[in-house]
Amino acid sequence: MERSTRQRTLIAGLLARAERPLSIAELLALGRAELPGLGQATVYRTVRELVESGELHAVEIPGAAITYERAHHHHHHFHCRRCERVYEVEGCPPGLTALTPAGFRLESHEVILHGLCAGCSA
Amino acid sequence: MERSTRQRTLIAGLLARAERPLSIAELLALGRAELPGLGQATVYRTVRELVESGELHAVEIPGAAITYERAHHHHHHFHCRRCERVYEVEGCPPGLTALTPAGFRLESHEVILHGLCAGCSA
DNA sequence: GTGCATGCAAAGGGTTTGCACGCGC
DNA sequence: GCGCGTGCAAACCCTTTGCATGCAC
Repeated sequence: MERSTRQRTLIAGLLARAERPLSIAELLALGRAELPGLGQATVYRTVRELVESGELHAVEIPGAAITYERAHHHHHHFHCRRCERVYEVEGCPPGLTALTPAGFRLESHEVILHGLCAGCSA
Repeated sequence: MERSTRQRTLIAGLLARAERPLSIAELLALGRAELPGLGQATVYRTVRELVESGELHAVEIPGAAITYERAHHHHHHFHCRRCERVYEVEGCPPGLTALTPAGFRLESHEVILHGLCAGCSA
């Protein structure tokens, strides 16, 4: 059974409200705004536990800091090379099974799109 | 103009011969076997320069160490969760443009497949 | 009262940087 | 002879860990 402390609730709440994935540093800064004295170890520990419990999902874009988002439906990401923002992308490309070599068992996949977002390509 | 020193040639050669992407630690170990006294800073510096010059490509699989491979044709990767090996996958899934939100400009993409390779699924 | 999450600070691992040496042209 | 790449070691993140405190039950 999970204990629900003030810090844990705060961190989970920050990510629930966030409109984009947040990094550890952002969580720490935002968290301290509401709970001064919040320790960084607590943020690291809490995030790790939430990831392991499946409540959070790590977003690891090569070249960008690792961020975390609430695990909800399956989706992918679009990374804007100009503003660096990460957008959620709905849906999956078809034909992934066709890429899988013979004899391999495909269990999951990730797709990362790179380019310019609407604002930055204008 | 690129200078071609012994160390640089050695590192590029190791990756040219490798049948799978290599990590910095592996490059250092393999390199020292042929050139004792090879410094790790040299490996880091050389790999970074080769990546920037486009000769190498970083393979960043979440949860695995970053490895490097020679940049050749466009391809994707299959990561076996049991033996941890990374395999090259030929071809791209169709329909990536359809995933891209309206107004966004898609420039490149990455696909990472996870599962079990032929050996590990047997 | 007891136990466990917390905060602080130190340790740890991987990567980068500073600098004097010395190889290669 | 000169310059730049190199090796060593220290510096630098970012993350984890140890431990004493104190809140929550």
